[in-house]
Amino acid sequence: MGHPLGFIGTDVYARYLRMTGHNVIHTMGYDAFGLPAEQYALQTNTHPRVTTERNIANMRRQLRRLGLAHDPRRAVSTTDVDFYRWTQWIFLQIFGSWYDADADRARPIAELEAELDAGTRRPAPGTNPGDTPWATLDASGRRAVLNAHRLAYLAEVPVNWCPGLGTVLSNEEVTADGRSERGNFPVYRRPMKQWMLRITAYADRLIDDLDLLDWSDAIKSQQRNWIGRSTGARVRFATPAGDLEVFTTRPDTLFGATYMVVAPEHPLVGALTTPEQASAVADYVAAAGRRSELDRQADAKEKTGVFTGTHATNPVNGESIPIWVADYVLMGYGTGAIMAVPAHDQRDLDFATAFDLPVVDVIAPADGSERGETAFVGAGTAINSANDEVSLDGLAVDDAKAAIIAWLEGKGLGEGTVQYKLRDWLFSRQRYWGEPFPIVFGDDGEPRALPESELPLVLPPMEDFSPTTSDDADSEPEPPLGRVEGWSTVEIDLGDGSATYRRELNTMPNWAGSCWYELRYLDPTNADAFVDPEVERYWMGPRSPEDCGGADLYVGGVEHAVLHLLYARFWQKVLFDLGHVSSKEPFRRLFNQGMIQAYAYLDDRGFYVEAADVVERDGRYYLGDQEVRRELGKMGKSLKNAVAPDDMCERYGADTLRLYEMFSGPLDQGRPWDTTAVVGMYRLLQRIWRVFVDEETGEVRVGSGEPTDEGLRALHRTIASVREGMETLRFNTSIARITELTNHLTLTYPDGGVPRALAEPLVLLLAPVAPHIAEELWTRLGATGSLAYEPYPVADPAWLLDDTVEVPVQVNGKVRGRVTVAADASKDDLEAAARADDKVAALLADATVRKVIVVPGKMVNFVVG
RNA sequence: GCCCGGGUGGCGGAACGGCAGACGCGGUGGACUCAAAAUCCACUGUCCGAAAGGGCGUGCGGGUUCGAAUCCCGCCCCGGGCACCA
Repeated sequence: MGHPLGFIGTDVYARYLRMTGHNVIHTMGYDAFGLPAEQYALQTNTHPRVTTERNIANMRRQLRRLGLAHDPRRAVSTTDVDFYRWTQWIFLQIFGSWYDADADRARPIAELEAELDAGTRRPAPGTNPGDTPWATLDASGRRAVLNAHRLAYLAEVPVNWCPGLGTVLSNEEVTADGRSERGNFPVYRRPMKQWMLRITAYADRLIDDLDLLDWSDAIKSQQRNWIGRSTGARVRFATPAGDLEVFTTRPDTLFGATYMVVAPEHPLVGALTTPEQASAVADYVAAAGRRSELDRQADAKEKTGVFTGTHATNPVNGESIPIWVADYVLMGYGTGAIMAVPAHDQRDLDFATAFDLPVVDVIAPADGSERGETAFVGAGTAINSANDEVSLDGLAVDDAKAAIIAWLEGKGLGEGTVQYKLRDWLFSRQRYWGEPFPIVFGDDGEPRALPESELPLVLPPMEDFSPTTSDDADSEPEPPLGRVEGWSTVEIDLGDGSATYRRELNTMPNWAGSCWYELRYLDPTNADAFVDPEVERYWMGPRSPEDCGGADLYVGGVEHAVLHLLYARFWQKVLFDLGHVSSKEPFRRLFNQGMIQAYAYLDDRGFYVEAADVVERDGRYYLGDQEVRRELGKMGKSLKNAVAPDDMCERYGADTLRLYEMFSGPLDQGRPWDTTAVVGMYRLLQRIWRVFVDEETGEVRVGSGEPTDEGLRALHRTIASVREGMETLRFNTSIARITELTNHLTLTYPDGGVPRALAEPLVLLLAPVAPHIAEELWTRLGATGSLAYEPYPVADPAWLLDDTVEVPVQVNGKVRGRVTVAADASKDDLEAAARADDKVAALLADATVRKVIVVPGKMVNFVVG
């Protein structure tokens, strides 16, 4: 367990909400399927079921020790059979539906089948390879067409094959330099038939609904960037090998296209290559294939490529332009082919310069400047862009785009379109530790859903669950479940009589369970549904027509920005479309807690030394006599700078640890851990304790006297600020106000006898942050039950107003004096009081007052000149 | 390169456009103690000054305003994400 900053944060907030009369679900679960858990099990040579359960038990103990008031009845684990039967059930919902682009929502596949039967709908493009009419297709052919529509489908596509882990990975699990996020193994792009989830169908809604969410801009923009929506056009260029389609965001520059480029993996490369160029192109394509993503990026600036020998015709002006093969065009985006407009795209200009290709300017900068080494990509006016039928000349970029798209569409040469970077979610893993797919295959090779009655499909026990890994990029995936005796086939009646089917041997990725676990918290023991619809509506349903619904608060790390948080939103939307939930977003408010870092120390060989043994002398750091270098880093074993929460509990108690973590800064900010500063909160608790208890005698020393006005004023002011801090999750300021009140009480009543009317609210104010000591003091004050449901103190507005206020008096904006006046003093009275102040009067004596600004109750400013 | 955050004492951090540095750590001095630890009290942005008092201060440079840490423009630095995405 890392530092429990976020857990403590939600606990404080949940306790506060409970005391302010809210019905609160505060719980947490264990998402323990998948690569992290399985890799750990492999390292320790123990079954993942064992390591998982052991880790969960240890974590429960640590959480309990911190006094985290999670509801244990709702603490689900994604690896429990009772849980993953519903993960499988939801997968079947996804498998059992298709995206109706007209209705812009998912619908049950049976409705598609009915519409196809009725002839009111035709198969979507690309779902019916032979174009055989639906009515004349046989059962297997129809199944294939339906399967191609599903939100969960099998496809032979380029995937991320990671032999080091023995499995394929999703795009989101691969780092920018082409390695696995988990384990840092190399990843290779390779075509393979795998399960995909059609998250791209939701691309627009995933972007647009971000506007409904109370999330940080950082996470929102990460999701927007990842989905990568760009609007533009597809345009078809005629070539001897047939039409070559490109995607461009700048159709307005079509007249400036002077050559084309296809990716080395483009299917038309062979057909486009002339015999004279064949060997050069073949060499280039082979070389590009050998280069990893990393290599390609390393020398991204150096443009390479080969001419195919073939020319295409620019559809707008009939120009014959050469077609090249170059690896700066990626097969994975757009159509894998581009039109190159070197005048207005830097990459194209670099390439054109390297290979001496022509450059034609078609957009004139507004300022009339000349193009130099850099392409002009800014806004301007179209020039040199006219044919017999259409002229863009003189149009601004946006107008030119609209005009040329209209022309292209009229001629059937292209159309306006939207392109996304987001790819469908690769959902199968060749690993053991995950949910088995509730899917079987018939003789025709088409997948079929297992009936709900077959759920849960229990993960069969395995002694040797290890994946088949290698360092060979050309190795083949071998799912471990294939090694389970009697598992790979099953005899079952799926409606056509009993038959033998092959089981799907892949398992789901670790993100599957966490796509919906927040919904299970609501109704954790329901055996008839993943969540009762009414229960879901009560806790997560929208509260107004504009509200997207969802959990009220989700606290988590930023690392899930494009993984868990994207996937979970997708599943929620599918469930919403199918009518299973009333909320279209899973997490209405997301709060990213910061990471607690710690100083780490390196010796002169560059090795980390035990941070706990390092001492500071005169601003330098030493291990014994040896000076060491300090840096700030993530806490952990590798940097030898871990501080275990358990140790802190041992030394100072859980309440001190909770206070320290909440006090040292706002929840969303990372900060260095500072063990020496922990004592501050320990002292605070001691001072509070002494307000209530005589250390010599153990007697309660709270008095029965009446509080003074001053005391009540301090109390109510504290209540107001503490509440504000609680509401805004800025617990650090709440704790500071509690400290001030405590200091006020200890100074005012040095010998004890703090009036009960002040002491009781102090305990209640403290309770959410330091529940253990608060409960103890509450009992000492004579209560018999817990204070967890006591009403949180409410500030009386009457005590928030002072009779008199001290107001700063400025001369030319600089504070020169202070005057004390009645809180409701008028402007004139305030100005008169300010003028009467000795120091101010002296400054005003030999100056001309040009202007006087008086803000009643706030300040006075004399402008003199 | 692009997109997000963020720069305030020795440190963590407070401050509806209105007293910069709350609160805590550390430091200094004191109380308690045979002594230490623990605890408690006082002081603690910086410069000049014996003091009273004054100058300067929120990364840098401009601007708006009676008044800017806060709003605007242009830079610099740090952290995170994306990146040959057409």
